[in-house]
Amino acid sequence: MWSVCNPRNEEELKECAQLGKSLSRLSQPTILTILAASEEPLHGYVIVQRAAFSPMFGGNKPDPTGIYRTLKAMEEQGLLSSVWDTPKSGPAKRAFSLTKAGESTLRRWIDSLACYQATIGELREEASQALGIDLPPTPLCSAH
Amino acid sequence: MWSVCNPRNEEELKECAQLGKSLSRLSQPTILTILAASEEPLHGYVIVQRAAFSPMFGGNKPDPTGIYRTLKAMEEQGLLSSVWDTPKSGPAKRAFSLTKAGESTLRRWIDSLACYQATIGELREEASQALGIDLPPTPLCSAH
DNA sequence: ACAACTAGTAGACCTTGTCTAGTACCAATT
DNA sequence: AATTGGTACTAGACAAGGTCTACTAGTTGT
Repeated sequence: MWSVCNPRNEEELKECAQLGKSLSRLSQPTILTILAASEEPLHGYVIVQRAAFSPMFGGNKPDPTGIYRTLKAMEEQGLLSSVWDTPKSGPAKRAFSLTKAGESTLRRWIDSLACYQATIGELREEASQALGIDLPPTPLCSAH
Repeated sequence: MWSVCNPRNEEELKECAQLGKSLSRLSQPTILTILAASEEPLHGYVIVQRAAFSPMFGGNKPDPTGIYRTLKAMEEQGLLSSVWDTPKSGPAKRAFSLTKAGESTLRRWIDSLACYQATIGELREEASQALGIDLPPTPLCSAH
């Protein structure tokens, strides 16, 4: 589960859950960002580990199954390319790297994320207005 | 389809789609906001119509099936209550209104949305950094 | 020998949103 | 009188994305 709020206790988690859990569909840009930030190709396993420390996951390791599935889909879409790394010792592993298409997709994601931010901001404003609340200027978000 | 980007032409839509389409899981707060903003109970049909003009949908009417399903689920969770309105003439319709629980859930959503915003902002920053791009200060979002 | 870590796969499941389609009733047009 | 279009809601199937359990298989450290 995406723990955007980075809840510290069960109670908080439950609250978050009731709110609709959290964002989805952002593992793609997360993966693209991780790969873009890396000098060399990365194994799926490493991507999972680094993803845990991306803004999307508050230190919680995401489910590997989902990430591997996403990686596969992204490769099929041409955003990533991979090579099998079969060392003499150790298990076979796949090393992923960004393609040109992946890089330009990430570039577009940056604008898209700005849109998402704006949209969420507007929704937040409307919600506050509807409740007759002054928009809390300081987001009460412990994690950030 | 959530059209956060409010794309004006097929081309733009396609680009958006490649980016992962758009946010999900935000129909709950959208519905809560619409009901909170209304003086009187609203019919599902009207909620669908108003949702079209919420930030989440760029004027595009959302799929009614999904909204009705969400309304039902929210009622089961105690966030909404509804009464059947069976006028002498015209079809039976269900009128929804916020419960206390729904109101306080919306109140918590406001903080949660702030978290989402912050998270997306951080992801956007990291993506820009990874690509060695200066963060475009003006989000290129036509709709906003 | 055992546990823990690295690396990946398989299959079922749930939620959320989409698509097609249908019912039923009303008002206004043709 | 028949058709169109709007109101109001329902049903069923589907797909994408994320979750959960569980498994293989090699490596490293105790």
